[in-house]
Amino acid sequence: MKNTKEKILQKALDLFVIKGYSGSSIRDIAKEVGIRESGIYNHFSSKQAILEAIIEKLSSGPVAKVILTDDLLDKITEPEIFIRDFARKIFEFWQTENERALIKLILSEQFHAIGEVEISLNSYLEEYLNITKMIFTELIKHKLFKKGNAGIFAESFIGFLFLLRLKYLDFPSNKEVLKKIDEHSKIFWESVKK
Amino acid sequence: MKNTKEKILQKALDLFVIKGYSGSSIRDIAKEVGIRESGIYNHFSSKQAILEAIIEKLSSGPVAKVILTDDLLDKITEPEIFIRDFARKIFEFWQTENERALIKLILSEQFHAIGEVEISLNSYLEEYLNITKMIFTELIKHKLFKKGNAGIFAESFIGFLFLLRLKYLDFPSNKEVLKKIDEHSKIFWESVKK
DNA sequence: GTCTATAAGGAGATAGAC
DNA sequence: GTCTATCTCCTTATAGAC
Repeated sequence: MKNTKEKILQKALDLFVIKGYSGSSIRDIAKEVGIRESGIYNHFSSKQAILEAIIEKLSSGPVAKVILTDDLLDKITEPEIFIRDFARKIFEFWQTENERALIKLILSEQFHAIGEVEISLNSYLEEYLNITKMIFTELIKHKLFKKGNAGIFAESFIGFLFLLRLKYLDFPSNKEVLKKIDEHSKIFWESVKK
Repeated sequence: MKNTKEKILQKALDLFVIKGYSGSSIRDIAKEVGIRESGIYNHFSSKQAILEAIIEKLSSGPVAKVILTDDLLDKITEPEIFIRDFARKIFEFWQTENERALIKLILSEQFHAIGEVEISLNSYLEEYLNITKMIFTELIKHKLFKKGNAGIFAESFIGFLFLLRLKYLDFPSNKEVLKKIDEHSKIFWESVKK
């Protein structure tokens, strides 16, 4: 087999999302991969170790690096354009297969204590809120936004975006969603412009 | 026992939220209730039947009746006050024990097919979005809001509110959250006022 | 309505052959 | 690295006594 370890992680993730962590057995995973239960233990020491490896793999590092690209930051002097493209960029990232699966896994398992594995929607959202707050703080400082609480602005902004993410979790990206993101960005702009 | 059936539902809900539906066994539930596994089957025909009864019990009927009280609707001619109190009222409702448990259950189990039981976050949110859209349509019609897409306005409004709900799901209501709701309502008002 | 006893199968995990 | 075989415990669910 080319890479059984990777295949285990992939099939396990699929199962965890569809049936939940507790609802998926080592036997299920092995069946999907095409090996026996005992074969799994050549790659992972336990079911929990598989979950840990999945979380590790999906938590791909600092989000800011992916979202805050140079060409996006270049637009920051035109804040109306900037926040529209910023919203698009975040949503586009959330739209990737990896990220959709991660969000589903977090939503499903956040309240369930699974050994020492910590799965927190708050931590996930906090990262986006912090990036957004940081940027909005700058925009306020440079008088491109009106004076106000950057943290609250960030929550309003991420709020509608995440609601859309939740609403369309099971549907592929389409024009309708993109149009909504633009409309929301415009409404948001109305409330923060000078 | 006073009402074993009720106690089963209560303890099962607690367990489903903490350990998930698949992660909770009939044995766990019976233990919490203080009877044997087989005793459960005098009240429910299966584990799934318990879940169905819980969903049935928690889905307490039309939300509009609870949220849209007369004293709230009286304020509709002062839209800035109205949306603040509307936001407070929704959040206050979400803050009840029942509703917090329901939201956690929906978040946890929405992706997992459990027999014929349908658990959908979209349906849950749609109810709030529809009520809000309906009200905002009226406000636009009576020129208390500026012209615009009432559906998009509703998503912006419910968006930040639900983000706050997610952020504070594990904490009791406090002044900080209430202050945030008021601030968000104010920002939202800035974007929809004429 | 709750109990004991038990069925029948699924769970996670290990030993040792190949 | 995968297999067969097996262990031990847990799972849902039922039968029948009290």
